[in-house]
Amino acid sequence: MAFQSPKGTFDWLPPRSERALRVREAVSAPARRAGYGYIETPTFEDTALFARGVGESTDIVSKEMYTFDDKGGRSITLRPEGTAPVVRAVLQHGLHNGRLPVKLWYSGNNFRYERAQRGRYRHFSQVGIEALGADDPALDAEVILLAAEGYAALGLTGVTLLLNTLGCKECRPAYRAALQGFLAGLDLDEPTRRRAEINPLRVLDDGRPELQARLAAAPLVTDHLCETCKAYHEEVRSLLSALGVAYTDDPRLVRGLDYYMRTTFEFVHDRLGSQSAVGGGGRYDGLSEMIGGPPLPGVGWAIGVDRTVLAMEAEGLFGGEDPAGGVPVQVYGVPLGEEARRRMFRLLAEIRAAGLVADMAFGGKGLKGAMKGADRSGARFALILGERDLAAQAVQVKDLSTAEQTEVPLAQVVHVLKGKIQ
RNA sequence: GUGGGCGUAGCUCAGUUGGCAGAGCGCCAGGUUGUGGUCCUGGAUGUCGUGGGUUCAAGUCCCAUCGCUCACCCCA
Repeated sequence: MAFQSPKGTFDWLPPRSERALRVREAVSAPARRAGYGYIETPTFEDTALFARGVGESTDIVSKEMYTFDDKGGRSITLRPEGTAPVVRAVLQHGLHNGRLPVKLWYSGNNFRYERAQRGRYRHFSQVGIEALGADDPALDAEVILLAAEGYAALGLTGVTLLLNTLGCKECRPAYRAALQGFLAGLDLDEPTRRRAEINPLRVLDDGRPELQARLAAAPLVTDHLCETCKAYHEEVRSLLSALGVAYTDDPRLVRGLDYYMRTTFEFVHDRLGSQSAVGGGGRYDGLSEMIGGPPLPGVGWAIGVDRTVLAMEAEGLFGGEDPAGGVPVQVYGVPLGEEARRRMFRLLAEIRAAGLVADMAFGGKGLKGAMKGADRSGARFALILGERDLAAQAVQVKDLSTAEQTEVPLAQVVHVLKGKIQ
């Protein structure tokens, strides 16, 4: 084998690739119905955008970015996440100077240099939404609702919404100090100690059970919120409850990106191997300023397309797909000889123009091989066209499920097929 | 970055104490030169991941390396 996909990457192949398309479609549909416009940003950005936006202390920036110098000597990074680029684009084009909030959705690939395992690869696709320019708990609730609707539309029942707030720049410093004080009393390993200094909140997110046990008595954000944050969070919670969106309060949910404040949430699924998150997001009111823009509040999420497919597979939500992938073929052409092949090619275009899904035998197979192709295509009808039929200006229409075959004039075949297939 | 498991046909995998490279499925051809599926008959396909070592002899043992995979960590 000459080449294979780069380490830690994979290919989506038919028919399974249809599942990824279906997830993208279902997860973006609610946002489109809620006034979110589509945005595409470059697959790569100035490295500094992520370094400053996502945060130097995060794992993403400190060890997982695909960074290189381009031929002009610029430091470029393949995007590891979608929010910072969207905020950059909004600021660059002044979208925040118009009607607020700016509501956008996107769909694309992200890249992180990680050790691959089930549900975690060096490239992964996300669908995401961002709403900028409004500091309103109803917007947080809307954003969360749109994700929940997407999962529900796919039939997922094993997705749990974890909800938390991280406070704001008023109340977080006091909490941070309290937490740091607590962590200083623990005997921590070196990397964790360093994290406790730079971003102590992220220590709470550590997955190791032995550490979690020692964190049992750690101070929680929810006990240190200022009145504004407390009221904001209560409003988000009550709006979600009013909508019937089920959630679990998780005061230790922090998430790995530094720009989050106030509302954070994560959608988790319990059958993804060692991964759990299928989507997540939160409010990032300081991000715009971190990357040199004006104060601009924002809230959004990203849903992992690949992991959502895995979750659906774990729940057995797929089946009955077209074996070749794509839309199931309804009519299959079997031409005999060169002249018939030309005529069949034209006929195929007419059939497709009439709204039917049609394919034909390519590659000069004999009749037997072409019929085999018809069978494997899954088509209900085969159209057999040879010298004799051409002379009679007719085509043989064979119902492959009953083996019943009738001769139909060429001029009427599209009409007849439409009638049979409706 | 750390640790475990695994690399044999297109796919799933056997391969015994080291002794001729295998099966099922799939694919191709024929049975049927204008008719698919089922059936019957035949056929093709291998850098045994790669490189080195031990040995009369290595898919099998040893070393290295690459890849896959699972887990840690982190997250989508």
